[in-house]
Amino acid sequence: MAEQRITPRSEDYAQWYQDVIAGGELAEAAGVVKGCMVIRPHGFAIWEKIQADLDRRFKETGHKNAAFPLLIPMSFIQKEAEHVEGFAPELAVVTHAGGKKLEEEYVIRPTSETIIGHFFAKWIDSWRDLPLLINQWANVMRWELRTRLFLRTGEFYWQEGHTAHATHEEAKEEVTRMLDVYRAFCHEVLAMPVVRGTKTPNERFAGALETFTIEALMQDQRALQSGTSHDLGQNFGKAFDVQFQNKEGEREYVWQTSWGVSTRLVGALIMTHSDDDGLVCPPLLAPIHVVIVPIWKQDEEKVRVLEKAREIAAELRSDGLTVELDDREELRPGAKYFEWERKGVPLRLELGPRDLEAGTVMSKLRVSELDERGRAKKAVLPMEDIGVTVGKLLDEFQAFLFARAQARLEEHTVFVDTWDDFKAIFADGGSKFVYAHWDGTGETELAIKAETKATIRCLPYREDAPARVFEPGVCVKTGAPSPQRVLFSRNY
RNA sequence: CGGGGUGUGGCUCAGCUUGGUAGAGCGCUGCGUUCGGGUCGCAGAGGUCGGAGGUUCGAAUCCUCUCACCCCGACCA
Repeated sequence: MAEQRITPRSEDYAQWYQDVIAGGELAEAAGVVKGCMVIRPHGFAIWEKIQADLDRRFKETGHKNAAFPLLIPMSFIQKEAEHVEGFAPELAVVTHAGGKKLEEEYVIRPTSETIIGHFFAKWIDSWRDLPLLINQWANVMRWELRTRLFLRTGEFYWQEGHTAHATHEEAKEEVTRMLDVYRAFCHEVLAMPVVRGTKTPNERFAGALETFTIEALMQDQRALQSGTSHDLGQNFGKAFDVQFQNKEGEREYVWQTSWGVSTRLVGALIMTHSDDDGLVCPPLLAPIHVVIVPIWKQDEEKVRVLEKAREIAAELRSDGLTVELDDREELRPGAKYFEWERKGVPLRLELGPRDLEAGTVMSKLRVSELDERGRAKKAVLPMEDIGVTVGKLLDEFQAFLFARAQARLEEHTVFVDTWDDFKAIFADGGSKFVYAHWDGTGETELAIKAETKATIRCLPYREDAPARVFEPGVCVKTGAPSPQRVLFSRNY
């Protein structure tokens, strides 16, 4: 497949995104409240698969689901100084209810640390109550100045984990454990490689001691922060008086964590794999795995073809696959091909009279090579053991998508040592994953951002970055000494 | 909040400079035809031209005001 076919029309990102997604199958801008989105059934099915997989992983790591209020008293938000400052500009506030002006205003939750802190204080008395490991699936609202469908919407769906621990050590283990859960999910299911790392103080969650992140590279080479995990220290414990008695009978503040991923992951999926023909969905997240398009001319052929097609569908379904048999009479096969490709169905099977004679079925993966005439290359599969063959194809496709994304990440990751080179990469809206030295000051970080729009995405994990990253050098902007390189990029 | 742009059938848009009472493609409905990469034909439904005011015999078109949305920037997951 030619490279330009898998590259979004990046000079007009919005147009491409709207064509493929908003005008497509997944979502549309709602317009009721600026930046809110309506997720169409096909898109929501993908989100449900994300939810189900993550939820299983959370439960395997000992977490329980719970639900907390949508409305948070303004005073709660104000209890943690940095938290107020960080979130105040983007709060939606409820001022009236029951026909009267409220004595105390409520905010629609932008995140739930405060109200969960309030309840943790009631629930936790003893070291025996710890650790307390809670997760919430919910929608939240942040009044962003600028929204982008899926990537930054006013209202979004997410999960937020909130845990309380007896020691800082244990809390820190939780923070990195859940970051690793996110990474595993992204690699195994989303087929999207990520770089783990820590945020600079400027980029840290409001109220956290340390923020860990997974950063992904989109096809237009901008970064997407795809999940975060925060070490909250005792900040919220102190703000909400969450204390417990330890084994020695002393009262201590708990050590808390929080971590979340959102419907932004659907955006990540789109921006990582999809092309100008529509959605490309890894089989593990595809609402429909296989579509069978039957082909016939005469009624007699139709009967035979459909019978065999139903047989194949049944066999594949018995293997746990979701199969759509598109027997609509009013559309020609070609029209059906385009429709299902746009929806991102990973595998298509075509079955016609010629196949019945030969005992074969024609197949095409969503992303395939082109033949000499510029048409999608198809493969002829034997009818026998079709379930096994299809299973193998889908596994290979899942692996292919990850490998392709991984190769792209490596291809667009560069080391930069001079300020001119650095500026050149980010000029005219350009971007890459850039490893460069930084003097460690917030002033330099902000100056770089002001001049190039590039931000420090993270200080990467050793395991997730080339060894050269961890050699000392001098800051690309100021020339001051730097112990290691950090990851720069433009981000969404 | 700054800078740009756009509002015309469900969608994408033309028409506006040079006023004469609204069009195309797609989609939708019906009938026939076709069916291995977006069939073709015929018939049909669907629009107070974002809103208000003004100029004029006459306004989608000119003028004033206003509203909404989009893009770029500032804020941010």
